[in-house]
Amino acid sequence: MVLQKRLDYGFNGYQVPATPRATRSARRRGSFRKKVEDNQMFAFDLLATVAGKLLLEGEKSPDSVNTSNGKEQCVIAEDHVKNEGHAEDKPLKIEPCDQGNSEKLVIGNGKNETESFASKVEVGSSGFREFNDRKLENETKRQIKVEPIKTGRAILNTGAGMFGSEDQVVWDGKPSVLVSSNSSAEVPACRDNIPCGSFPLCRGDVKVVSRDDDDNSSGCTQPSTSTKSFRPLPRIGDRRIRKLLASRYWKVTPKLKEDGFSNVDGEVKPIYRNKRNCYKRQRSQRNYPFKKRKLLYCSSVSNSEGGNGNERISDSPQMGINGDASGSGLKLHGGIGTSASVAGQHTSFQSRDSHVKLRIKSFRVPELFIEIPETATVGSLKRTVMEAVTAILGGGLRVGVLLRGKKVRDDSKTLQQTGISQDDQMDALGFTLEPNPSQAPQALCPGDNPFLLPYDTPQPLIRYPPTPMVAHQGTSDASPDPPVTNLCNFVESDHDSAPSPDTDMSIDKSVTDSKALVSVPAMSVEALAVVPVHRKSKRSEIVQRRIRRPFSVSEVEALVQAVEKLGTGRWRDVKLRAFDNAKHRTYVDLKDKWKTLVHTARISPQQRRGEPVPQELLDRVLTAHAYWSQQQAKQQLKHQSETCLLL
DNA sequence: TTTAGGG
DNA sequence: CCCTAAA
Repeated sequence: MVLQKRLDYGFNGYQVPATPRATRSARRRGSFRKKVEDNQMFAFDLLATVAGKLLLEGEKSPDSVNTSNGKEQCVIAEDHVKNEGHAEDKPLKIEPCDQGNSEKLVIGNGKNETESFASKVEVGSSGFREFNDRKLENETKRQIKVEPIKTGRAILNTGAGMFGSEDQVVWDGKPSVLVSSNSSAEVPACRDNIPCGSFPLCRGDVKVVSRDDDDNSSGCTQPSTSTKSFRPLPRIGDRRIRKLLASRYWKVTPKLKEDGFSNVDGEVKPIYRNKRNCYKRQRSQRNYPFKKRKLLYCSSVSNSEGGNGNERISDSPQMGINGDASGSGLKLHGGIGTSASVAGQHTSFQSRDSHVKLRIKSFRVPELFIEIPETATVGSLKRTVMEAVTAILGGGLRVGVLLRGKKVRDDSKTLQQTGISQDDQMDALGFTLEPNPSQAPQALCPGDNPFLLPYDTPQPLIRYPPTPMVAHQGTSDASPDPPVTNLCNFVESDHDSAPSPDTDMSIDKSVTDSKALVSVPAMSVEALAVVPVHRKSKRSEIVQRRIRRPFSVSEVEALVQAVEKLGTGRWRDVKLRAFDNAKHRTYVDLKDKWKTLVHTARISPQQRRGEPVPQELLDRVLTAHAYWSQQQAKQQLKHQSETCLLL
C-alpha cells in the first residue's frame, strides 16, 4: 500500500515561533489569538488526528475526520531518529492487521515478525473493535508509526490507580511536536492541510481552555520571517484541557536546556550541544505552523524517568473537586490505557531464534468522564468522545514496560537481562502507554505552583505569568483583589466566574457550579481539522471560542445599575465600575449583554430563554436605554449644530 | 484601545 | 460571543 501522507514527528519538542505579544486586551478579545492560532498548529494535532481516525473510522459525518480516499495513509514516524541502539529508538508503527482477525492492530517496526520484542509488538485492538471494522476491511495497510519516545522523561506513571475511572483531568500541555519529513524539510501533506482544516466546535459544549500567552514564547518562525535568535529549546506547547471536575495539570517539561537553535541562512536548525538532553531526532526542522496556546509553564520536572507509580499526576488536592484519587491524570497510560490487561492478555513465547514474541491484545482506554447536554446530537457526542480519546492518544505516548508490576526503566537492558525473555516472567510483563514527557504536560504536584517554576528554569522559552488560576491551586497570591467599593462590583468569585480572566481556566468552582460543561481537549478538536482532507472549513473554526458564561441575574443587575448611571456609550467605564473584578467580562461583553438585554426586554416573556431576568430589571433596561438613547441623540444634535455654527 | 454594530 | 471598521 502506498503511503500517501507521510508525517514524521519528532515528539520531543516543537519549535515555537516567536510571536508578537498580545496585549491583554487583545488576548481577551481573542483577536490576537486568532491571528496567532490561524497560523500555528501543533503537529501534535496530527497525531491526534491519526489516532482519531484509527479509532473512529466509520464516522463520516461532515464534521468528523474524513479521509476522502481510502488509500490515504498516515505515517507518524520518527524515521530520522538516530538509532542509538536502543530498541526504543526504532520506529514503531501501528497498522491494522486484517489477517485472520480483521480487528487487529499491529504495532511493529514494519519488519517481519521475527523482529525483536522491542521492535515489534502485536496489539490486538479489541478495544477498538467498534470503530475499526469497516475501515480495516478496506484499508489493511493504514500505518501509523508511533515514534518511541526516547528523550522524554516519564512524567506519569502507571501506578496504582491508574486505571482509576473518572479520571478528571486538566491537561495542560502542549504537545510539542516537530513535524518534518525525513526526506525533506517540509511535509507537504501536513503543512498544507493543517491550517486549512477545521473542525466545527460545539459551542458551549466543548470547552477548551487554552490560553494564548505568547510571552516569552520563542521558537522558530518561518525562516523568511524571522531573524531573531532562537532560544534554546523548542518548547512544548500546552494545551489546557479541562475535564469536568478535573484538576490535574500537566506540565510540559522541556528539558533541553543546552539546546539551541541557530538561524542560519534563514534556515532554522536545532543545535544540540548536550547530547543527553538533545533530541536528536529533530533534524531539518521547518517551522511548522502551530497554534499557540498559553502554556502553563512548569519547570522541568525532575521526575522524568520517574519512578513507578508514584509519579502519577498529582491529583492536585486543591483542585480536586473530584477528590478522586485516581490521580490519573492522564494516566494515559493508565489512562489511556494501559497496560492494563496486558499482563493477562498478552501471550508470549520464545521464538526459535531467541526472539521474544509478545502479543498485547489491547490497550484499554480508561474511563472518560464526559458531560454533554442532552440536546446535543449523537454526532457531537461521538465527536466529543473521540476528541477525548484522541486527545489522550494524541498527547504523545510512550510505552512503558512493567515487569511484575515494576517499571523497567533502563532501556538499555536487554530483555534477557531484565528477565523479560524468560517464560516464567511473561505473565508478569505488562505494558503501559504513557504520555510522552516531552509533549504531555507535566502533572502538577499538589502544592506545585506552575507559575513559580518558570522563572527558575534556565532560559525558558515560554513563561506564563501567574494567573488567577493560581488561586485555585491554593497558592498565595491567589486572593483576588478586594472588591472595589463600587455599588455593584462584581468579583469573579461571585458566581461562576473562572479564576482566569481571559483564559477560562476555570477550575474547581467554576466547573462545579456550571451546569453542563463538556471538557474536551482543545487539541483534539483542532486535530481533526488538521486532517488532510477537504479544506471546507474555515480557519476561523480553528480558533477556540471563549466559554459561554451566561450572565447571572446579579450581574445583570449590576450592569443595569452601571448603565443607568453611565449611559450606553461608556462600556469601559461600566466595566471598571461594575465588573472590574470580573476578568472574564470585557467591556465588549457588557456591551453585548446590554444589547441582548434590550432585545430581551422587548420580546415577550415566552420568547425569552435562559435564566429569566426579573421584569423589573428589564423595565429598567428599557428605561435606561431610552433615556440614554435620547441623550445620545441630543448630543449629536448639539454637535451638529456646533459644527454648523463653526462653518 | 474603545466604540459601535453586524454576524 | 466573535470580528472589525472606525475613531
